[in-house]
Amino acid sequence: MSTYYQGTSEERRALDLYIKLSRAAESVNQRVNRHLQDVHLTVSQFGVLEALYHLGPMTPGVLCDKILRSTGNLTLVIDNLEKRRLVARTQNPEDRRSTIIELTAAGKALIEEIFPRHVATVVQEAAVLTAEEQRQLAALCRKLGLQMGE
Amino acid sequence: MSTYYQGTSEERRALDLYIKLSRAAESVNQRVNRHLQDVHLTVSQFGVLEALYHLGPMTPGVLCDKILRSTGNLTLVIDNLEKRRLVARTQNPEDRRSTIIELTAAGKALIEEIFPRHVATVVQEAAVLTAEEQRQLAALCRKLGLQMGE
DNA sequence: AATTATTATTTCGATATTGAGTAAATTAAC
DNA sequence: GTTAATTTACTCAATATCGAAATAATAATT
Repeated sequence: MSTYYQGTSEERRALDLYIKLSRAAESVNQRVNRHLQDVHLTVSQFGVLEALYHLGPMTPGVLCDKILRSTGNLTLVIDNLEKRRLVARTQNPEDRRSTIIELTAAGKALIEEIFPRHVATVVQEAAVLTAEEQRQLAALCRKLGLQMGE
Repeated sequence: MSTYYQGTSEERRALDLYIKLSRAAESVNQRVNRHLQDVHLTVSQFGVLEALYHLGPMTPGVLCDKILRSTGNLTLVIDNLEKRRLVARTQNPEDRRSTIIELTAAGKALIEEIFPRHVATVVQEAAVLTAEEQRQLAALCRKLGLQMGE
């Protein structure tokens, strides 16, 4: 994370990229997710609601890939959403190992209420960049993120 | 987070950027920080050691800004590092409210051992991009991250 | 058909993180 | 100079997260 590291120019360039990427993501995320406090949702909970809303019902395993949390944690996230009757677990008739998570009416109503706010903040954040810069940044991020993990 | 959202093109572009940025940062971070398990360091602990190593002794408050964690959490992070004798708290003679955190010899040895590994992974991650792309991405991230909070 | 391997989810213990509140020291205002 | 406001770090309770083990169902192999 350092601009103080004396390495090769390749190393300094990579480190500089890494720190700037991490910082940008962290600070943007912080600002974008701030409004979730108002409705007492964690980032993970919002991620689950949003995925279910836009992609339809799915199993915990798939949700896991979407929100990048451990499966153990996801169980709790779903538990808490279920307690608030925002999602429901239903049996998967085709495979009794897995359950299918779906939005309740209340869950749908909540995500429909807060998603516009989410979009507005994201748009506002992106607005420091031109449209072309936004596309460029997205494309570069994609390339970087796709790298095979081990 | 969705490519399924039907909004204006501005909204879709911003959302696409946001999800790709978050994903890239998260997946790169995961790969980069994986090796910390070997030495039983958390990401926060590594961040503290690294900041102290490259920037010198500093107060918890400053460290807080560096590693983007709450001050409450930082106290624990420092506690745990102190228990392992990797850092030490010393009195700040100029302000008795604050302490100054510094690396011990063991802490310095540890960060010197693992930092090269860190650099190597970061370089490897960055290598999917050309040098010019890396500079571009870093510059765009910087612009995005600097946005005033609130 | 029985055994083995794989997959999906949950359980559980250990740890990290936050956020609110506290205490102490410093600074600013009057 | 005394009071008020701010700053700094710590404490503590509540919660989130991970990772490994447990459980259960399905798929593959023989």
